[in-house]
Amino acid sequence: MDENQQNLHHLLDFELLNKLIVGIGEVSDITGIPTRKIRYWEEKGAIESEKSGEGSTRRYNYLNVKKMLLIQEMLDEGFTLDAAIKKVEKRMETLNEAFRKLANTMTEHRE
DNA sequence: GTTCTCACA
DNA sequence: TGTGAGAA
Repeated sequence: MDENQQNLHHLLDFELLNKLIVGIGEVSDITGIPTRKIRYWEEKGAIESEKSGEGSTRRYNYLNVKKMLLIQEMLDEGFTLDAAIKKVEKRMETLNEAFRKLANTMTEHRE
């Protein structure tokens, strides 16, 4: 597989990741975080799930899942939930901004 | 399977 | 900071 093929492969992975939307049960299975705790965190403003239009079941994308895992790590390290929420929020904010800039430079330099 | 709420540790 | 139980 040459370099171009690898780049394409990674872009496809990213697309799939962006479209990956799962229910609370699956998130719980993947992360090991009980569904009860996920709802509790949501109640405390840690995460915002997209509620699927018709039904009322919560839907989570990979950023939500990532956020939960980060928060769980912070709690394990002794942070309070509120502190963990704020810290993770800030981390993901700067991360997303950096990648947004990176994406911009990539499109600017294309063609 | 999911939702909520109330009580409890 | 969570959990258990019950009900829809």
